[in-house]
Amino acid sequence: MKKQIPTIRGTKDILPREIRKWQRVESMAKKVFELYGYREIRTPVFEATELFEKGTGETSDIVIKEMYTFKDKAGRSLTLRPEYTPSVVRSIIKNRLYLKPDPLRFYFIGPMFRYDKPQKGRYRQFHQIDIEVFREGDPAIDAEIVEMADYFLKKLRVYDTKTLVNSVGCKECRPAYIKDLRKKAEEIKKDLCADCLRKIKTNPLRIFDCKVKSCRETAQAFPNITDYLCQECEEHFSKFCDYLGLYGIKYKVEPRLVRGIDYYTKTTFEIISSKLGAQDAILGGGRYDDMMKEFGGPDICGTGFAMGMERLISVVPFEKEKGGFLYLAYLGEKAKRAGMELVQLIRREGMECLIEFKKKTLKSQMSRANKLGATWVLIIGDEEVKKGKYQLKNMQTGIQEEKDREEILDIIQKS
RNA sequence: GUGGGCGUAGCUCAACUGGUUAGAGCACUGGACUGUGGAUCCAGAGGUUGGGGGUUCGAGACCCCUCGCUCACCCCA
Repeated sequence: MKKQIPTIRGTKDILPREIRKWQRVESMAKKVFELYGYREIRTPVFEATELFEKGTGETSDIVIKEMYTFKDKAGRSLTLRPEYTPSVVRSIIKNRLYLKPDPLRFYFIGPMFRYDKPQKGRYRQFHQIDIEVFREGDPAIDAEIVEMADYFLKKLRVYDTKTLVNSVGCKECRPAYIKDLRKKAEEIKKDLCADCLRKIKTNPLRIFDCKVKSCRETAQAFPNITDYLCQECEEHFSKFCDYLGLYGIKYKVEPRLVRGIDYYTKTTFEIISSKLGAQDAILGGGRYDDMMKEFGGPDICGTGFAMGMERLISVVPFEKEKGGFLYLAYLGEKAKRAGMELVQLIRREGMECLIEFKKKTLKSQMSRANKLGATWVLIIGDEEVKKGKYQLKNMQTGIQEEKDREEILDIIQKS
């Protein structure tokens, strides 16, 4: 074999056998989300780098080291989107969607790019299904999107999941928490790495997920955000939990949930699967009340979640659905011409039909039809062409009968 | 980004402590069977052992580099 051109690290092909699963998941997503009033939106794969620096957050791992950033020929700094939320926010502002009567509920399916170290359930190009709702500040909507995710997973027969929830406060209550974190961190400064010493000033929350294990252990003693929530956040969180109960969703409060993205306010949540191993989050999301305003748009709150397609698909059970199809076997040039015409007709009737243009014995054509799982084989040779009647064989029963064109089309329509 | 494991035919895997021409099963192609699938038997094709360098009389195996996969940590979807 000649030197092969490899795929790029962290990317992969999705082959025809697998694509059925993707199509099923995607169509189910569309069906379910539209039931809840969501509509599809598509935004560009690349955006101005600034969008993610401001949106995703300058202190997030994603922005610091995981973005595919490059300059175009005009020298602009562009980035392949590492997540979707900032793009929708940008799109809403640009298109003034908040002035239209339509609900601000969107879903989106597409590839994302992060320069991470690849492993199972983590790729450099991966796919997400996102949903976002805007201008709904009531905790009921937070509960509703969790309920929608839960329903969607159940429709796909994914049952072994856990729902984790938390509140990360807002710009009212978080400063006091950050301040206390800084104080705590200063006290034990000598136990922290150089990187964390910097984080004390920039974003002490990031100490929780330092690469150095001893820092993380030290941080165990730090206070939890849940003890610092202002009255509004406290109330929002308890109502959120209450509504989850109303929907019959079981959940667990996880005080350290979702620290890696800067923009979350109040509600955060995650749905995990025990089948996934280390990368166990099927979906994650939460509320982000300040992003729109910070991008120069109106003061409109937002909430939503993102689902990892690769992870989801790996836990969705699939039965091999196979629709019937007909394989046309022919012998000789005349039969081939008759076969080509018949195949055209059969396809017009809506049945999948395969004729392969290789010099093959009848035996090998039959064998191939069998291997491909054909429901019917239509056999044409000189005899059949002369008579205008063809051999139609049912591969399941093995029964073969002589049929003319009309009879064949009739049978196909019925099956 | 840190640490462990692994790369041999399309797939799953063999090949002893370094020793002839790198094997098997499945899959593929053909035949036994002149126009009839699944079973059986026979044959064929398929490899620069991921790539590069080194040690050696001799490397699939040992050493170094590199690429990729994988698992854990961490992060996230």
